[in-house]
Parts: sequence; C-alpha cells; structure tokens
Amino acid sequence: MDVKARDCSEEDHMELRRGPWTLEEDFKLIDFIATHGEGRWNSLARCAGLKRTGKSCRLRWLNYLRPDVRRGNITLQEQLLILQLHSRWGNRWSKIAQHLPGRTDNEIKNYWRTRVQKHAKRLKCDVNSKQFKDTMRYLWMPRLLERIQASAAAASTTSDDRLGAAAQVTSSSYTLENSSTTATAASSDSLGTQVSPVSDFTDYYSSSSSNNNNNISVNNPNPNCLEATQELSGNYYNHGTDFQSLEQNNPWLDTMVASNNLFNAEDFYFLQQQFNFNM
DNA sequence: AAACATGGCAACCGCGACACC
DNA sequence: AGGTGTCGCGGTTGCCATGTT
Repeated sequence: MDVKARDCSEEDHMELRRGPWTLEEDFKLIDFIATHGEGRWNSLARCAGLKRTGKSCRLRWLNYLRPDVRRGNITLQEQLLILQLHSRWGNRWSKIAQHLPGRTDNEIKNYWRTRVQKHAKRLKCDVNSKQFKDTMRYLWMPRLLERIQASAAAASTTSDDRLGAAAQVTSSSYTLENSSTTATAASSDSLGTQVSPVSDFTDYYSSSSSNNNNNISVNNPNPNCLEATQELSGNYYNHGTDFQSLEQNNPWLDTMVASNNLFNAEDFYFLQQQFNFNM
C-alpha cells in the first residue's frame, strides 16, 4: 500500500468516531483502497481522512465493503457446510469462512449464535454437549442434505439441462475430504438452489410433510443424489449410533417433540430407514 | 396502538501472534 | 532480547426491525 506517499501527520490527533458508518465514510474508504490498496490499516485510516481506528476500517472493509462479500441468506448448502466444519473445528470462524467464499467469519459466527445456539437454548442443553452434537450430526445434517437433494431434484424436473450440473454439485460438494467445499457456495448460486430464503433448523425439524410433497423416497433415492447420500452416510451414519437408543435415552427429546413440533416420529423413521439402507 | 420481547446483524473490545526496529 | 506497532481472531455488545402480547 502506498500510504507513505502522502503526508498524514496533520490528521494524527483527530477525535475518533465510533458507531455505524456513514455513506460518506464508506465512499472514502472504498476510494482510498481502490487507489492505494488495503493493509496498514492505522495509516490507511489517517491518510484516507477517516476519523476511525485502523481496526474499524479493516472490519468495515472486510465484512461489508469488500466487493466479493456475499450478502443475503445462508443457503442450505452453506448451512450444511457450516455444521460440518464447525463439528470439525469448533469456533474457528475464520477457518470455516475460508471454505465459504464471500462469507465472513463475522457472518458465520452470527449465524451460529442466532440460529444454532438458539435451538440448543430451546432444548435446554449445552451447544457443546454430546447430545446436541449427535442431534446435529444424525438428525439435522441428514435432514439438510435431504432438503438439498429435494431442491436439486425439483430443479431437475424444471430444466433437464441443469440435471447434470445438479448431480455434479450434490455429489461433489459435501465431501470435505476431497477439498471440494470451496465450490459449494458458488455452485448453489449458479444452480439457484437457494430454496429457502428463511431456512433454518426449524424448517427441517418439521419439514417431513413438505418433503413428502417432493416425492423424495428414502428407499428409492434420486439416483443423481445417491452418491452424495452414500458419502454422507459414511460420514454421519456409521458411527455406531443406535437411533432407538438415542431416541429412548434422550431426556430433552420429549421437549423437542412437545414444543414447536421440532421434529417427529417420521423423522426418526427417516433416519432409521437411512441407517438400515446403508448397513 | 403501545409496550415489551426477540432476532439479526454491524460494530467494538480484548487478547495473542507476529513483524520490525 | 525486548519494546512497539499492526493484524487477525473470537467473544461480546448495542441498535434496529420485527413479532407478540
């Protein structure tokens, strides 16, 4: 960054602003970075004539103004990816964000806190507890995958041309081991598979009926999705988990069923079928 | 219609790691 | 070697919009 080219000393003792950024400040920051590049944030803040800390400028740029920032709802694919990566890395938001192009660590962190932790709170269980993690892994993630497959299948019925691409996405995007995750978000956009603008966990707790409407059969899965299902099955089903035991020994499961219809017996049927299917 | 509760998100803060002098 | 500045990360706060009573 070429900040030394300017004499910024006269602006060194300005009173710093805090709080929400104004349009004028945004333009100043964008203009300055367009000309001089980013980095050296404290110098940048001074030289750009912004009465902000370098930290504040950096945050504003990275989380909001950067041209490649993806805004809008988190897609189903991204939700699944976040769950997968969080189960692996925990609260390593920046690391998780690296696998979701255009998404910031802040956005993912906010998503986790507002959506995921909310449900843990409702269930009166610790978000880090084994029970909650098991529920994510064996209930929510398979359900998410099912919905992704359903949306891909629905897309394929409306456009045969997109079938191949949809199959490609569903079979390639959810195998972390293959490092194909970076393609996920971009693919979801190109396919238009952001099927649920308000998608969150509650959606797929209680989505059995809607799934039935999509004619997705567990025992006769869409062949285009079979590969992905089996891959996921390998990751999430074959860990020696006994779903009947999980169901019977889960003290807060009753709460889930009783409150909000979060999920129901049909979901367990789904999971058991999936489990047997992959035995 | 108003008061209150909740959710979502942008922004801030503290801390540790790192680079440079 | 240690002091200083910068950067990046994760946790937290505060504000605004929306929903509920």
